[in-house]
Amino acid sequence: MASDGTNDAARRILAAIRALPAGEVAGYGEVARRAGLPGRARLVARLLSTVAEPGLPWHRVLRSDGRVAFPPDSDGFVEQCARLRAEGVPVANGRVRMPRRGPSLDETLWGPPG
DNA sequence: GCTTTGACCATAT
DNA sequence: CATATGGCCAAAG
Repeated sequence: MASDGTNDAARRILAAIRALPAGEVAGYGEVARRAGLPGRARLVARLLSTVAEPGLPWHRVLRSDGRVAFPPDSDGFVEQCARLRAEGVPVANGRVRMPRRGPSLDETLWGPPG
């Protein structure tokens, strides 16, 4: 069987996005990570941009910052925002509540004087 | 085969 | 919180 690495990777990414439960969101890097492709965040974006898989909850995929990956004046932006709200995801000004990344150990240990 | 582009990410200012 | 910079990878010209 001709298992193409790139094609196989795309398949895993799509599977990871499909595994996203309604009401939850994840960043491109997060999706790539779950797909077993750490550091391929851009690949996930390209996949959604080039390939439009039907039934794929692409609207649950956001940036790491929790912001929509589309420009505020793009149709995709409005579309994603509306879909997220329809699933119970509070979207404000194109931003979604995302858990902050843990602070650096240096900041945690040497940051606050103690 | 090099250059450009892209629904990105992390860090620093 | 916004902007700027460097890095990363893969597809198209």
